[in-house]
Amino acid sequence: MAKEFKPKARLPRGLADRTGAELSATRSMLEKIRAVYELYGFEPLETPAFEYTDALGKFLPDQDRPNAGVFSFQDDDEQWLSLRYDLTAPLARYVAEHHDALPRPYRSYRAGYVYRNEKPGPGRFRQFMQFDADTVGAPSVSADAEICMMAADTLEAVGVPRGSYVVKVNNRKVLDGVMEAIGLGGDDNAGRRLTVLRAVDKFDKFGLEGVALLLGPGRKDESGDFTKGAGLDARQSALILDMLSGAGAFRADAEGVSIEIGGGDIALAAALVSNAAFAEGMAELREIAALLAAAGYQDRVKIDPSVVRGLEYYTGPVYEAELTFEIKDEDGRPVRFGSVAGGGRYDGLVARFRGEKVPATGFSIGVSRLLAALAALGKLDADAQLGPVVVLVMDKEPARIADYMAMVSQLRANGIRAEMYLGGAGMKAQMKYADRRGAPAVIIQGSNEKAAGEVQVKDLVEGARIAASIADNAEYRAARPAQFAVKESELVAAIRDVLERRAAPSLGLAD
RNA sequence: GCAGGUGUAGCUCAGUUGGUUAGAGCGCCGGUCUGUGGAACCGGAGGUCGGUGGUUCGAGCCCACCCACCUGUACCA
Repeated sequence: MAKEFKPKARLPRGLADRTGAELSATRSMLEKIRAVYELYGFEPLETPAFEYTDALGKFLPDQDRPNAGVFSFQDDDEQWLSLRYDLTAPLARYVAEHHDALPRPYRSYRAGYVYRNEKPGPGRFRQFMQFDADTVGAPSVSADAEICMMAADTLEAVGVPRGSYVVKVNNRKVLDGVMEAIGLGGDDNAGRRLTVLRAVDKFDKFGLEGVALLLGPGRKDESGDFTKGAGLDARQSALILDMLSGAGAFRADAEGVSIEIGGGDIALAAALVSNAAFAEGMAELREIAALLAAAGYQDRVKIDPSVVRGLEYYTGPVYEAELTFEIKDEDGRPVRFGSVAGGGRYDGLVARFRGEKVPATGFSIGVSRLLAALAALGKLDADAQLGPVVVLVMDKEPARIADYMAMVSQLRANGIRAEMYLGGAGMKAQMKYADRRGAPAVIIQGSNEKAAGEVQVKDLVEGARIAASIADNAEYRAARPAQFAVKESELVAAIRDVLERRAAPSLGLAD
C-alpha cells in the first residue's frame, strides 16, 4: 500500500499571509495615498497582474526559464506571460494601446501587488504592493517637480513627519555626462559604466570609502567575500567622489546647482563643463530646484548626485524617497530598508510600442516596505481589532439555539458586530474563545435567566481588569467580575453601554 | 549566485568523552472549580533530533552530500 502523501503546510519564501491589524493598516494607508493623488488631479487606472512578457520589456531567448527576476509561464498557445514586476511597464502598454483615446497629458494612479523573483530580505518581498502615479505626455520638468512635491505630501499624509524623510533628485543626463568626461563614453564602455553607476548607487550604504574601493580595485564585505571594482584610476575616481561629497568640482543642493572648477582635476572639470548631456541635465536640475523652492519644498526635496535608480529605462530626472530615522529589528539591530518610494522620467518606454516618442514621468510608493518600516518603528497601532460580541451557547436544544441566534440578529440589526459560539466546547472554553477573539462582551443565558426573562452580560475588558486583583480562584468565580443581569428587552442598550466604555482602538497609522 | 553562520516540541533553548525510554521553561488542552476568560496547583497531548547515505556493537552528538533558514554581499528592468 502506498504511503499517504501529506503535503507540508508552508508558504514559499518571500511571501506573507496578512491578517487583521496589518490589513486594516494597509487599507488605511492606501486610502491616504489615494486622497493625495486625487487631490493632485490624477485618475485611477487598474491593469491586470500579468501581461505578455514582451509587453513588459522582457525578451525570451530559447530557454525554459526566461530572464531571472520575473515569474513567467507559458499560455496554451505557448506565448510567454509574466507577472508584473512593477506598475510602470503595464502603464506604458496601456497608454500605447489606447493612445489616441486618452487625454494628454494623461495623469493616472494605480495600486497593486507586483512580483519579483529575487532573494527576499528585511523589507524585501517577492510579492509586494506599490502605489504609482504617472504623468504621460508631459515633456517639461515641471511634471517631474510636481511628482517630487506629491511624493513629499504623500509621505506626510501616511504619517511620516516632516524631517523624517527626504526626497532626493538627480538626473541621469548628469551621470551620463560625468561618464563621458572621464572617458567612459561609447558602447565599448557600457559594462564599466554600469559598474560605476552601481558603485555610485551604494554611496549611502557604504559611504565615500566604500564607493572609492568599488570604483577602484574592489571591496571585501564582512564575511570576506570580494566584489570586483570598476578599475578606475585616481583621477577618474576623484571626480566622481568629489561629486558625491559635494566637496570638489561638483556642487549640487537645493539652493542651486553649480560647478566649481579648480577644486579637482582641471582638465576633467573642463571636459565636464563642455559636455552637452551634463549641461542639459544640470539645467533641468536647476529648473526643478527653482520650482521646488518657489513652492516651498526646498527642505523636503534635495538635489543629490548619488541617486542612480533603475539602470535601464530612466532617461532624465530620477527621484527616490528615504526615511531618515534608524529602524531596528526585533533583536535591536539596525535594519537597512532601502528607499520607500522612487521614480523618474522614462521618455522611451511608450516609444517601444509606437514609433513616436511619448515623454512620461512617474513614481511609485513601496506600500509594503513603507508599512514594514512604520511597523518596525511602532508607528502602526498594533492593537488587535475589537472582536464581536459573543453569545455563549449554554444549552444545545434547537429551541435555545434559535433564541441565541435571535439575540445575535437583534444585535446585528442594531449595527453591533455579534456572533453565536459555533464550536462544541463547554463554557470555560467558550469564555477563552471570546477572550482570544478580543470580544468586548459575552452574553450568557442559561435556563435560570431564560425563566426570569433576563440575560447575563459580561464586560470582558473590565472583567479582566478587576480579575487582576483577585488571587483566589473560588473568590474569582463567585465575584463574576463586571457581569450583570439585564432584561431581555434591554440587551441592545446594555451592550451599547459596554461598547461605549470601550472605544474601539484605532487601527490605522498612529499620529 | 558568492561568503559566513544556524538547524532538537507551536516558541525559546538544554542535551556530558558517542551509551537504556531525548529534556526544561513558555504556549496549548484538561482537571481541581458539576455555569465563567485571569492567578495557583495537578495532569495530558505534542518530536521520523532538517533530509539522505556512511562510520560504529551502538549516532541528536562523528563523516559526506543535499535541503531550509539567518547575516553580509551580488543582482534588483
